[in-house]
Amino acid sequence: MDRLIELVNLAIKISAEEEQIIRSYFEKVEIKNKTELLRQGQKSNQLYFIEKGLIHTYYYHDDKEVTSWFYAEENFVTSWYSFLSQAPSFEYLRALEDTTAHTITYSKLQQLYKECPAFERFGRILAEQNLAFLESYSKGYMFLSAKEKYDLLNATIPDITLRVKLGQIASFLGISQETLSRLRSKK
Amino acid sequence: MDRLIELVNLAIKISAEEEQIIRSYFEKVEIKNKTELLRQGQKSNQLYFIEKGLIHTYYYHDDKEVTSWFYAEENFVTSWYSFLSQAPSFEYLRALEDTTAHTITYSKLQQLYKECPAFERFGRILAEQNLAFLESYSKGYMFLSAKEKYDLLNATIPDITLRVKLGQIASFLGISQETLSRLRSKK
DNA sequence: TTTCTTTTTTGATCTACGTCAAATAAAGGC
DNA sequence: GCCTTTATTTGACGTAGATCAAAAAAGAAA
Repeated sequence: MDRLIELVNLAIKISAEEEQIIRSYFEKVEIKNKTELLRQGQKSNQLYFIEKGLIHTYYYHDDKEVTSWFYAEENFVTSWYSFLSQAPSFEYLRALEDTTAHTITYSKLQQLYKECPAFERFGRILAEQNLAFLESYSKGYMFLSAKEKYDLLNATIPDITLRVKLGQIASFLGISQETLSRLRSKK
Repeated sequence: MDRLIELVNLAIKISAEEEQIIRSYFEKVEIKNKTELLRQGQKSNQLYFIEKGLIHTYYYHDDKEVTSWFYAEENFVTSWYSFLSQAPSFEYLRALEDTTAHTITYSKLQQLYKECPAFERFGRILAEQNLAFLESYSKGYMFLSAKEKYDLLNATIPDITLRVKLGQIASFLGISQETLSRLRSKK
C-alpha cells in the first residue's frame, strides 16, 4: 500500500489526512497462482493494485487462449472496458503467479472520488496516462515484424519473457507459437 | 458549443453557472480544409471539439503518410499522447474538410479543472471512455482480415469511406491501397 | 474541350508468417 | 527415480496480403 500512496503523491500532493482516507478504502488481498479473478460475461467490480506478482487478461479466439495484457508490480489491473463502463467483460482475469494486491470495488471508488476530490484528480491522471500509453503503443504496433513486436514487449514489460510461457507470449504478440520459437532460436 | 454542453450534461449534471464558466473557456474557430494544426515534434497545445468537419492524425512510415485516426463531428481531437503528457508529438494533425471547432489550450484546461471540479469529473470520464473504447477496439483488431478491418471502420465511423480517399483509408487499416481496392471491387 | 495530374484499378510475382504434424524436452506427480 | 502430461522445437507446405509496374479512370486547370 505504501507504494500506491507514493504513486498518488507523485502525481498530486495529498495531505496526511487524505492519505488516511485513501488507505481506508483499499483492502489487501493474497491471490494464489492460477486464481480466476473475473470471467468473460461478468461485470468487473474490482480494481487491483499489484504489490507483488503477475496477472493477465485473456480471451478465447478460435478456442485458443489469447492474452490481451500482462500486469506486473506497481500497476493497476482490471478488465478496463468492463470496469469503467460497468458492462459485461469480454475477457478473463487470472493470476499467473502468487500475487499480493490492494483492491477496491467500483462503488467504493466512486464514493472515494466524492469524499476526496484530490483522488478524483489522480483518477483522471491515471486514465489519461493509460490512454496516452495505449495510444502510442497500439499505433506503433501496426508495422512491426514478429521480431520487433517481441523486442517491444521485452522493453515494455522487462522480464515478462522469463515469467510466463512461450505460448502466452506468442498469443499476446498475435503470432504463432512456432514463429516465436523459431525467432528465439536464431540470435 | 451547445452540443458540447449537452454532452457534458449527459455525463455529469452541471448548473447554469458552471455552464457559463465552461463556455467562457472555449473559443470557436473555423479551420480551412488541409490546414495543418500540429506538426510532428511539436507539443500539442490545443484540444478541439468538432462541431462540423473532419480532422485526421497521421505520421510517416517509410516516407508514406499513415493515418492513425479520423475524427468527425462531436468528437474531441488532439494528438492525445502529446497533449496529455505535454511531450513532443509523434504525429501530425490536419483538417480533411472545412471544419468548425471549439478549442481550449492545455493551460486553460488545467485552470478550468481547478475552477470547476465538475468539469474535472467530466475530464476523468472522457479519458476513461476513450480508454475503454481504444482498449476494446485495438484488442479486437488483431485477428481481423483486411475485409473485416474495413467493415469495422465503417461501423465505427459511418460514412468515413465516402469522405476520404482510398489511400488514406488503406493506410489507416494498415493494408495496401491495392488490397483495399481489390476488396471493394468484389461485393 | 483538351491537357495535365492525381487517384484507383488490375495483373504478375514474392514473402513473412500461419497451419498441420511429429519429434524432443521439460515439468509435475507419486 | 520413473511415468505422464504439458510445453517447445523442428520440418514441410500453404496463403493472405505485400510489392512492383503499368493501365484506366477521375479531377483540375485553362
